[in-house]
Amino acid sequence: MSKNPQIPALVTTQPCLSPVDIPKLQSVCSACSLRELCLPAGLDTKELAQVDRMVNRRQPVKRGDYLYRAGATLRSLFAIRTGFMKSSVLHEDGREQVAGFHMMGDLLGLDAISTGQHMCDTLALEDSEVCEIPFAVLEELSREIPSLQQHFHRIMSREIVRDYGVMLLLGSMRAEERLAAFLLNLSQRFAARGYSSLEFNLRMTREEIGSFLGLKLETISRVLSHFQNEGLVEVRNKRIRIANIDALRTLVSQQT
Amino acid sequence: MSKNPQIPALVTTQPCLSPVDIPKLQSVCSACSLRELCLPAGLDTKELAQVDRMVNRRQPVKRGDYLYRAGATLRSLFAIRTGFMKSSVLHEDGREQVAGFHMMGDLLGLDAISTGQHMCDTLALEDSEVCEIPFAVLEELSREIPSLQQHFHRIMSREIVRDYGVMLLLGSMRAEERLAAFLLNLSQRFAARGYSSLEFNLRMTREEIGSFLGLKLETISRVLSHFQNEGLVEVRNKRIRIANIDALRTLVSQQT
DNA sequence: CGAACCCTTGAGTCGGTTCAAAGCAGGTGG
DNA sequence: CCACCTGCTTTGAACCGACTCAAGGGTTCG
Repeated sequence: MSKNPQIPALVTTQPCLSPVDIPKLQSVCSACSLRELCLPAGLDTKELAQVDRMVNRRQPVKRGDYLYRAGATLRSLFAIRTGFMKSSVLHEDGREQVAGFHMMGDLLGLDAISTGQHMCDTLALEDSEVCEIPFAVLEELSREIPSLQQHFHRIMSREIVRDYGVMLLLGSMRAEERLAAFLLNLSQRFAARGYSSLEFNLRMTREEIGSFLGLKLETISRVLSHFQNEGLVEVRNKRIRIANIDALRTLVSQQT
Repeated sequence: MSKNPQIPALVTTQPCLSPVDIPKLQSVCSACSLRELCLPAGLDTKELAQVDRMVNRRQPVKRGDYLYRAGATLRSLFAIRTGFMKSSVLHEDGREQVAGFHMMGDLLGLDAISTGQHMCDTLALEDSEVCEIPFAVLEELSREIPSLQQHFHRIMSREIVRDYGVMLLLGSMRAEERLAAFLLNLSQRFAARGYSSLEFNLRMTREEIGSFLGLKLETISRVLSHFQNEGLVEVRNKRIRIANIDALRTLVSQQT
């Protein structure tokens, strides 16, 4: 993985492609399997067509490339079509905090609406494809289509709720609980996308998990080993199988 | 302070008052000193009048009362007119995590848009007044007034950015850094509202600060004493004076 | 004026970090 | 196709920052 931090953001440094400039691919929103997870959830056929016209589809982002960097001007939001990404905020002194991991259907860039500049780095952890949604057009369209407006608000609010959950995790859970909650969250998100909820690949390193959970990579490794010894999971490198999901759930809601 | 957790939410259990039912008070948005911090920032006179018609002003919330409880149906957002509040998320096992403290001009209830139900408890830490903004009307009006729409989006995004900052704090700062960052944040917010940035009252208890910062109340007390011994602050009960703001700033951006 | 709540401080403990070393996997170039 | 090399992971031992438990004093508000 080329993790050179000098690499400029792939997409935001280019001007936003105009929808008419690029050939339409078959994967329009109306035919997209992620539709009900993504921005156009709940729209009717005519509204979907309007959204289709707005979206620049299937922009590739290579593993190790940034979708955008902190400080870049907001032009578009991005929906992940395929792949896996992480967002992280940088402290002035260089410390990095992973703020979230993203997968298909997730809408990225919401942090940039506040100031018009992205406030975090978002990096592809595997080769990915994103749909680009010019933000100005989205605002315009959501004035015309109430159900689009409503769903966009819900998505922003959902991100706030997710953040509260992360605060709870970081502020009041112990290492084992944090990791259990993390695995259950991944499990549930894979399930919602039609993948196995009990066996999947961790796309991120132990260090990235640790950064997200406020722990060191050695702690992640130790707790995973411990879970394995207890028969809660089977770990083999990045591959993980949840062997006893109920025990994990008990761990999370356990009294300290 | 009556902290009886059985008390139902003050406002959300009542039906939303219709704007025509209540007499208009003088404190319309157009005359409100918080206008530029609050929802109607950047609107012109005519747009302000439209917003004025939507808002139910000056609903009192007594110290110790809940503005809303987790699980309550979303009817309205609330803007704090005067006072001070905290929001907290509850873990199933009873652990509480304070997710934020709110003061005049802050817009509350954004977490509830996601599911239509509030996801946290919000409680007044001192006698307060809020302006009630029926959410359905806000969505409608923000379709008509682009600059209102834009500003509402910015406010939601700003909350997401704030949350990322809290994650950074909880995930990668040590106790002293967390408390320094907390004090600087309060200082900056008071300054933005025209109050002293160097001397103010902590409206919350040490325990609530601790919950927010992922620390125990004893740690808060110890670190405050330590800051005082170092000449960074002067503490006398809830009253705090920042004696060396540069030293606090250095602390926050310090290499570990 | 009393009672409940809040705050401070000390001593001992512990969960997670730090530092260190070794093993492993996957990708690259010869 | 194999060997190397780099980055990732595991595990151990020692350490330390924050927690726990406990006691005492202070403040606030009904």
